[in-house]
Amino acid sequence: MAISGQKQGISGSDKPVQDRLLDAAEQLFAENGFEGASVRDIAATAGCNIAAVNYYFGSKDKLYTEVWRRQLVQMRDARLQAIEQVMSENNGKPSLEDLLKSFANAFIGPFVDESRSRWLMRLMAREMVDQHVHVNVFVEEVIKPTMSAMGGALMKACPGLEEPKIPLLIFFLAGQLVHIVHIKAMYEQAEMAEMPAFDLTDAVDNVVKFSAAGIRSYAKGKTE
Amino acid sequence: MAISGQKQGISGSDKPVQDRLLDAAEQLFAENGFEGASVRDIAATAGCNIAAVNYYFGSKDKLYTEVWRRQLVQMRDARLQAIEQVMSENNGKPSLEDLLKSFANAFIGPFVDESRSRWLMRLMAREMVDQHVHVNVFVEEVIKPTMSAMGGALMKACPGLEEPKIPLLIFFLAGQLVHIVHIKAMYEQAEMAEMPAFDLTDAVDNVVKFSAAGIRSYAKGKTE
DNA sequence: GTATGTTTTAAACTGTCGTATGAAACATAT
DNA sequence: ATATGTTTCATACGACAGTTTAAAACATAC
Repeated sequence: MAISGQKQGISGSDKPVQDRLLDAAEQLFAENGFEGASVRDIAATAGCNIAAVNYYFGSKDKLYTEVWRRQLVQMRDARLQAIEQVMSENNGKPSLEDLLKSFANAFIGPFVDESRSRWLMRLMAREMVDQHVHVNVFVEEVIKPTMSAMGGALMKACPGLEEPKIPLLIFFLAGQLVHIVHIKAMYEQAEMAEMPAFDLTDAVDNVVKFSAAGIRSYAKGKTE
Repeated sequence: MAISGQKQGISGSDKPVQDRLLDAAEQLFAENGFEGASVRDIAATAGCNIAAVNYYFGSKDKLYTEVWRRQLVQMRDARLQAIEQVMSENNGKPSLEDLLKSFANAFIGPFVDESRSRWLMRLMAREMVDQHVHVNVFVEEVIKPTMSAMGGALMKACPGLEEPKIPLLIFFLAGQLVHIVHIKAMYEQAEMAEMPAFDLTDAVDNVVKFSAAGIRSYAKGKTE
């Protein structure tokens, strides 16, 4: 028997077929959606036969789910690590701005670098709507852990916060971040004569400033 | 020749075929996405023959575009009217909270009532990603007018605002509103044992409070 | 009535989709 | 070499998509 060949070379071209399929699928699902990305295209992009998808993953649906599982744990870990780091760097009590900035950058990170995760946003937005993966996976794997960690950090960074409001406040923050990524994508696709170029870094800074003020308005002892 | 029959009765069942097709398409596109809604289903729901879609609209794509045109003008008008009304009701200088609340309700309005526009959010979210309609239509027909009107109103309601930041501030507001609609949809689909029910009205109130504080932090003369 | 233009219909056409199959190619162990 | 298990391959299958077509049904004008 051949448990797993693993000849795994240096470049990305001779990775195992499963990985090549996952990479290709991630890109094509994001570019064209679930229905829009055909198994034939995916296999061609991965440089293997059509049947490989069913051979290794059983079906197109299962492949899609697997693509998502990779993304989810990656997103969650990036966020959790960012929170953990800014907390430890500031002896457990960072400024509200530092915490927000760190979280925002971790949140947006996957969407900015051109190399491989440029598709992720579209993949996410599609999934938000198409719901091939059950929502509970998303909630359990990403939202809950993020909420928990960020909520705790917020309490430290901004004492006196009305605790029951915290989830909502994080939703507001996340909503702004998701939106500016959308807006940026829109700017890039539209032929904008008048509207100025959209600077993501600057936008993130302003989200931080904006949200810090918003969050502080929910703190009882408003003196910092 | 028969320019247009227009036998148009009372109920919704004997409307012209074009309208029936648009109604059916709006619902099915929203429910199942562009690829997910077949011309056969649309025609069946509209109660007419398959060929009617191509006969009246030329193609499935053109029908989809037409569905969107209806939605866009409706959304834009609702927002513009809400701004206009709150301005005139307060002699051209409403409180920041009143302005935000009015805008937020107009923004979210289409998503709350169960009757016919429950699908709109999904339709929107899909389009944000699928981009069948050219972005420019969206920008020109909705974003620009809304930005212009809301920006002017904000200047009145919150004197001393840093003018170049205003578009960004409106984006932040819109981002929060879009997000809480998404979250609510998620809550409804997930089997949430722990998380509490999501109250949209309450969430909107908090968006207003949160954003008012955020916006005021961008005003130079911070005294109201 | 006939003639003319419009709308509706059922059926067919063309293409692509996800999946299944069985043989070939390959690797490993005896 | 032979045998065994794994992976790749070309190809076929049935289903369903959007669109087209040509005839039927209908309305209106002369």
